Amino acid sequence: MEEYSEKQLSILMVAERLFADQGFHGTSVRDIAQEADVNIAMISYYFGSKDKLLESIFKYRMEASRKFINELVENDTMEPLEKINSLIDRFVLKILGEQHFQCIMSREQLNSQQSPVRDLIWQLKGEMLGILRPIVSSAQDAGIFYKDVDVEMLMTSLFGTIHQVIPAQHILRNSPEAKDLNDDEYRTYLRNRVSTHLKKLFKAILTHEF
Amino acid sequence: MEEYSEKQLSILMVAERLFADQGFHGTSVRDIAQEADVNIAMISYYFGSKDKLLESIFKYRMEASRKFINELVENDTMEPLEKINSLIDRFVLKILGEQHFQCIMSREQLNSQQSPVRDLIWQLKGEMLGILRPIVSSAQDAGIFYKDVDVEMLMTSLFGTIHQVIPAQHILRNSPEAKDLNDDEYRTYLRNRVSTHLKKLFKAILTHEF
DNA sequence: AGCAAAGTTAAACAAACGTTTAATTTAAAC
DNA sequence: GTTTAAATTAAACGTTTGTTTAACTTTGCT
Repeated sequence: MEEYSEKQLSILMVAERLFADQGFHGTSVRDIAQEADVNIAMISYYFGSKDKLLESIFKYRMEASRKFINELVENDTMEPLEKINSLIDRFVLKILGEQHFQCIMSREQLNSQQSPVRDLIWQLKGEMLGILRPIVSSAQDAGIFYKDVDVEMLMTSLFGTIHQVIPAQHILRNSPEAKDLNDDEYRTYLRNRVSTHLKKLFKAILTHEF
Repeated sequence: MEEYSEKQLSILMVAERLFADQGFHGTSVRDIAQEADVNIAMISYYFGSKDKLLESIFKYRMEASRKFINELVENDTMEPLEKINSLIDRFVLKILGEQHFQCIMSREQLNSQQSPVRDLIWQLKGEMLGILRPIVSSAQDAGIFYKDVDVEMLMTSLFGTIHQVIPAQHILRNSPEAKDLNDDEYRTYLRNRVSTHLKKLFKAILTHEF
């Protein structure tokens, strides 16, 4: 995997933020060059093209995501519900920590025509499902979890909820409970609120008797 | 509210589809004109500009959405959980029935700079919350629903799950259970699967004792 | 028929787009 | 110090963008 110089990283990060805020086609390479304080030509020089720049962002973040997923649950002494809770905590922490990239992912997965970027997204979701499913099924077999639960849909709710929280933050920020918090406090407040909700959701549907 | 001629409606629907598939900035007015089989100038002539065209799509769909929301639960003889289930059923039916528009909404709500379009989105979500919250609180007061549930986050999960299902369809379509269905059968299969999951989710978290 | 408004068209518009060029500066190697 | 490659720049490239123009056709009304 390639390593990036400080200048290249600066371009990547600026591009990530602008793509997240205004969309890929809504951001010009001139915008990126200006905010990153580099010459326009440097973008093509380093990354080849605007499309390849987006791909580079994905490769950069996806490598970390894949590593993250594979480290998600290695502790086998935990109870199934503890595993789920730990998974949710770390998942929320991760996604809310890279909101710009997640924003781009949300956008890109909506594109109808398939692209290398879209393939990467679904591949990652598949790997995530590969982590969650065995935890649930083994607990189901042991009679700890409720049998009749749609694991794929449950993971859809997991992704969907967090991805829905990201654009909702501008609203939540002004709610009476969060108004007086500073930025750092707000981040922990939000993280905790989302985590708590998701853990309840998972515990309820996984252990509830219908 | 304005009424549209057949030709204007054709432009609106084509634009909606293309904006959903390729994004607003990813779609040119020439693309729209060509697919709708009209002259490029007609778009400016009818709608003023490309931006106003997007706004027109939103006004067109949002009017229907607002009416839909206000009709969501009028039957007061239903049990709280029945109300919720009815709400979920109709909500899923509605959203999966206008996927192109929902796709655009998903995209637009991610934009950082505020716009008339973004304001409309959050206004609608607020109205939706205004329907859901009293149902839950009154049932909580009656001791039917579990007290300690975050209604806003629950609605976030509702929106998030369905919005996450939309781009996931290309994948789900090829799953072993759905592969042999025709398009109509698949639609009902999907609608049912999402509805069932969400009803379970809501029932579990609303009535579960922690 | 005659007239005014609405509808429709091909062509042109300037601006912005992503990318490339060619010249110049910086850095590294011998 | 000379040489070679990498980095950096301003300018220009050809497209494509959204929008407008001006001429033309159709429609509806009296």
